[in-house]
Amino acid sequence: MSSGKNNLNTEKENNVGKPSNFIKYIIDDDLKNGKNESRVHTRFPPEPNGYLHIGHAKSICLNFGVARDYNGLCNLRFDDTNPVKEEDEYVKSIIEDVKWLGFDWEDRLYFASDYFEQMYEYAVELIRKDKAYVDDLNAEQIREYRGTLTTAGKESPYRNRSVEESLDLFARMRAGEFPDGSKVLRAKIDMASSNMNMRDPVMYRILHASHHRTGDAWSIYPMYDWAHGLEDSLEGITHSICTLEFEDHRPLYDWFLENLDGVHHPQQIEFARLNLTYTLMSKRKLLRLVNENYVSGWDDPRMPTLAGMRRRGIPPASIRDFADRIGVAKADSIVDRAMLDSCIREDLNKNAKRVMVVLDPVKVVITNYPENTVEELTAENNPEDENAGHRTIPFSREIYIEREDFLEEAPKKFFRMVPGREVRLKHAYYVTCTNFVKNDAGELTEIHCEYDPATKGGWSDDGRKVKGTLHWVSVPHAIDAEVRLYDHLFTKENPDESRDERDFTEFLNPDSLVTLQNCKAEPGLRECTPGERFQFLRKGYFCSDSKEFTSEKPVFNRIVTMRDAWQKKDKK
RNA sequence: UGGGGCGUCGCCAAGUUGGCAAGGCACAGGAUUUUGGUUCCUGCAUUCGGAGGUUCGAGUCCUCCCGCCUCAGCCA
Repeated sequence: MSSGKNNLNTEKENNVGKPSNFIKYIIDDDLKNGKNESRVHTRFPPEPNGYLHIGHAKSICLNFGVARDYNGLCNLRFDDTNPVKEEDEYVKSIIEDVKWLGFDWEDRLYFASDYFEQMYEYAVELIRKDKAYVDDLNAEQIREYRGTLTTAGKESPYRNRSVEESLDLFARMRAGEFPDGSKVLRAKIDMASSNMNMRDPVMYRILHASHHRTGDAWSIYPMYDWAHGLEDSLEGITHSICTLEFEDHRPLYDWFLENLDGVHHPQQIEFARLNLTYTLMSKRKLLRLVNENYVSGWDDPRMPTLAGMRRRGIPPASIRDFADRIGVAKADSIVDRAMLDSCIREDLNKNAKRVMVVLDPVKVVITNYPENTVEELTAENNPEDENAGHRTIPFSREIYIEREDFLEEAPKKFFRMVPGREVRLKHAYYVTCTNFVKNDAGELTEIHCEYDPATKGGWSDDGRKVKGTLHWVSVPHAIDAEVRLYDHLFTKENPDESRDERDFTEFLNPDSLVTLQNCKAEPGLRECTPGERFQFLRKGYFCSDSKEFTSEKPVFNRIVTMRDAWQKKDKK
């Protein structure tokens, strides 16, 4: 695998002529008008309260991609304004994930908590301008006073207290004089606004909680709406890209920045978040999958988390490619998982070394092959990459082939092993089945074949038609491996859709993980490193498990199957 | 029922002075192939949520209607 940086450069060059999106039109326009001194500066602002998933990857690729395309900058900023939900463990995993995806924020790693003091001063400025006030209403009362979607709210009885009093109260809130929930600082806007966000939104709440970075220095913490625009402003962000549900917050984002003196005012732009078929993106539901042990953890290879996808073996470049292909727009959508799979296959077809592994083995004896003889055959590592080189694999009188590659009686289009029919053993010889053995239960236990010594390497010049080619592993040389076959986590395209009252866990796919213990792999695989990706010839793309693989006990994860025209036909 | 958004092929998605519907995925045929893989051809929206209107000409402009998403945390 090549480094992320090189991939990025290649992508940049290929970017010429790529489809545009509405955000780029906005930026082009701003640049044309000389807005922001012609700078482009974005940011990816995760809250460190959970693991990143492929939906975040879309946002990361968008923000860093826009910066790259316009020779701008993109910051990584943790939006850590809520101490009770955030943990340091998450900042570590997020940093790891963004790096793994291939992006670099250089020295621009920021934390909202670094701006707490500045934010406090800005809040004081608003109070002085009589645009914010301390409210003594409790949470329930505030909700009642807020009104509903169709009816206006009422003003708090504390709304018109003096600037001096609010100033004093706010300072004492900070000093920790009041219990949690007893007071808040609110912006003084319009309790009758048709936009609920403008009905005197809360700017600060009292929280006697220890923060992962500021410890116990603060007993008040800023709310998202107040904090986010300030963070963007302080960092000189030009385009603050977020998801659709913040569209209603934009007037408030703008209001705060307009009512502060001499601050930089970034432009908020909203786009539709990613949804993918057969999986979920909600943090809350993913957390349930982990907590209720439906999966083995945040990095379970079936999870849409970046940690899970990394463990599964999905190349980061294929995720970037995916992000480019799905585009950016404002329409709600749910992308077909097949689109991601296609990106993964395209990458792996080019980059994954081919090896032979028999997942469901049955023994074949080549009756006319000499006993106690081993031949070292040459095999190319990747027909799509000349530089991948060749390797040598042992061949002997007894080999394993895939159980499903043999049929006693063949249907019309089946061109694998059938009694009396000649097939090719990849890289080895042509063989013809002469006999087979079954046990009392009627299960196939052994196949007998004869080989043609003149076809070494798997080829003859006489124009013989050999339609079927099988993968195989030499019995005395085979190593045992555990292979985990992964499939969709859910059986339903949109498990989130709650048509009836059914819980999404009811749509969990019982076959999302099938573990095979008795797989036979070519001996070279013992030496592979954890996290290495391969194509198991004819079976799919696999990755040695980054946590559990050892040469004593090799474990492989299936990343994605091969495209399979035969199986497809079968289903019809 | 108030506000904000969105509706172009099965799924994404281009369409930016109104000028004759990109591309990808999926799907279907065919060719090549020591992976039923790859690659390569070919096909796949007389039509843009619907109805009217303006115009020589409309996915793009106007009007009305329909559908979907979203907002009433001291979460982000």
